[in-house]
This record gives sequence, C-alpha cells and structure tokens, in this order.
Amino acid sequence: MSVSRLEVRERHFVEELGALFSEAGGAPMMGRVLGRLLIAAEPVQTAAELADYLDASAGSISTTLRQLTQARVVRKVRIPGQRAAGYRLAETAWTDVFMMKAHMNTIFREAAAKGLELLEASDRDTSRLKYFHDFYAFVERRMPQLVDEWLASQAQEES
Amino acid sequence: MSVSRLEVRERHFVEELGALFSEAGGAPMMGRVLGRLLIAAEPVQTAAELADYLDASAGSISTTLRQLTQARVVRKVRIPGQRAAGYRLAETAWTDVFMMKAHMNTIFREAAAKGLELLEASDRDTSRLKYFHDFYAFVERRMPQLVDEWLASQAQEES
DNA sequence: CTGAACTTTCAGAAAGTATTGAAATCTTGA
DNA sequence: TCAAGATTTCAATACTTTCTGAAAGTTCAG
Repeated sequence: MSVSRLEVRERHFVEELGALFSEAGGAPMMGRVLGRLLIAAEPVQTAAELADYLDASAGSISTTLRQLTQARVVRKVRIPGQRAAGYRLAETAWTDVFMMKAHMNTIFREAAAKGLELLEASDRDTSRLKYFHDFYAFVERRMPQLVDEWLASQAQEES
Repeated sequence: MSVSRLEVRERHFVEELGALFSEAGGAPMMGRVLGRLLIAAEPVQTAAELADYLDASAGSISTTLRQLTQARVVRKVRIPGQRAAGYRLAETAWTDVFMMKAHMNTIFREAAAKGLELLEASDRDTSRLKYFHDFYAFVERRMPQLVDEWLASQAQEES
C-alpha cells in the first residue's frame, strides 16, 4: 500500500513539532506525540498506536505519556470493553504548556531575589540585579493574567 | 588568600544562573557569564577576566560572548589605551532575552498554520489544530505589548 | 481466578551538545 | 611597521540527554 501525499506531509508536520519542542528545551518525543494527537483522524489514540505511527519504542512512549499526563497536557481515557487505555489532548493543553514555560520566570525572579539579598549586605552596586529582578517580577504577575484574558475571549466567542 | 563567605555565595549565584539557563534550553555558560556581569563590582569585564573567574576556556567564553552580543544582550566596549575589549550587560538585556524566548511562540503559530493548511484539503477535523493556532496567535500578539507596558512603567518611575 | 494483553521501569546504547585546547588570525600600543 | 597580546576557530573530547529493548509488573475479559 502506497503512502499518500497527505500522509507524507502529516508526518513532516509531526516531525517538525518534535524539532520545535526540542529547540524550546523539551524532548522531541513530546512534540511528536502532541503533533500526532493534533492531527489524527481519531482524537483518542492508544500507546501502541502512537508507538507504531511514530516508529518509537513502547518504553519511550510510556515515559512521554506519563510526563504529558502529569503536566495535564494529555488525558488518559479508559474505554470499557477495551483493554488498552486511550490518550487525548486535554482541553487546557496549550495554556498548560504555556504556563509550564512561564514558570521559569518565577524561578529567575527567585534567583534574582537571592542575589539581591546577597549584595545588600555588601556595598556593591545592586542596580543591575534590581532591574533584572523587577522585570521578571512584572512578567511573573502578567502571565496568568494573559491566560485569563485568553480564556475570557474564548468564552465570549461561544455565546 | 582565603575566599570570603560573600565570594562563595556569589559563585553559587553565578552557577545557579548557569543551571537555570540550561534548564530553560540555553547553554550553561550563557547563564554564568550573565550572572557574573550582574554582580561583579566592575560592570565592564574582559573576556580574560570572565574566563578566569568562571574557570572556563578562552574559546567557550569567546563563543558565548559572540552569541550574547549578537542577541543584543551584552555590549562590547572598547577602552582606549587598553588592548582587551570589555563586555557589559546591555540596557535592554532582559527584554531582549524575554523576546528571544517569546519568538518561539511565533514559530509554533507558524507550524500550526502549516498544519491547518494541510488538513483543510482533507475532510479531517481541524478544531484541535485551530485552537492550538489561535492560542499562540494571541500570545504572539500580546508579548510585544507586554514589553511596551513594562518600558512605559519604567519611564514613569524615572520622573 | 487465570492468563493474555498492556504498561512501566530501568540499564545501557545511541545521539546530541557543550567545552576544551591549540593553532591561526587579528588588533593595537609603541 | 611590528611584536605582544587578544580573539576566533574548529577538531577532538567530555558530558548530557534521549531512546531502546527486555524484563517485571499490572490489568481486565473470560
């Protein structure tokens, strides 16, 4: 059976999402799994189906699905009368991926705060560190607001 | 000469920033260099001074400074009567680091758009992909606004 | 309950990335 | 100009992360 033109381009899309996740500091397999869940005709996929489509081992699919499930980006679905569990994108997938990355802002702000504490005891110039701290504190405050704004705009659209 | 308590904690701060940059998907050395430039008593440091303090090779300092300079996070300063060039944090360092990361949102949105184009030709469900696309399009729009808002609030503070 | 199907775990292999070290090139004060 | 010092480049190496494969553990239809 030949592989259709569409399918080739689909695989390319999935592979690209893997590369992008890798660039963004994640594991390629995470991007690939999310890519497949985004475009598959059937939104619910089993681990075996994903492993087969992505030509990956059951082990790495298992690890990836656990990470994504723990991060609330993917949901595990049990289907009665079927042994294998299904997995689908969570409704909140993208806001959660976004907030996961945004969490780094908090960690940077905290590191800056510790640095400030350190220098305040000395007579050293703290202005550079203070600017760094204040910017990340600002971003940290705004990120959840941004997500709320998006959710509100989506709720509006529905009506 | 013994190393003071403050200096030990300073080195720890620098090392932590390296670890955070690594977690965030960058090179550890970038974080270390920025950390040192944040807390050094003298804001302008030469490549040799950084290499010495960070116990790193001249090569990796050179590579890192080039990357940071190209990204406009660090500025090269030439001091007359001194052979070695100096490096200091750019005024726009943190907004530029932030926008560099934010640029990934654009790349994700573009990937989603390509995927949509692909599925639109078929009779496949595009709602998951459309949601993905729209969220990142929203974030892409808001990020520069966020930085502007910050800059405006800083300008206000000065008066 | 049982056993076949599914899933997880984890040691080690493979792949990918950061850093070094040394040679080549460039810069600038004298 | 030139020589000493500074910087860049890049192949080799060390380190880190990702993925596989196989064995152990779990689940559920019959």
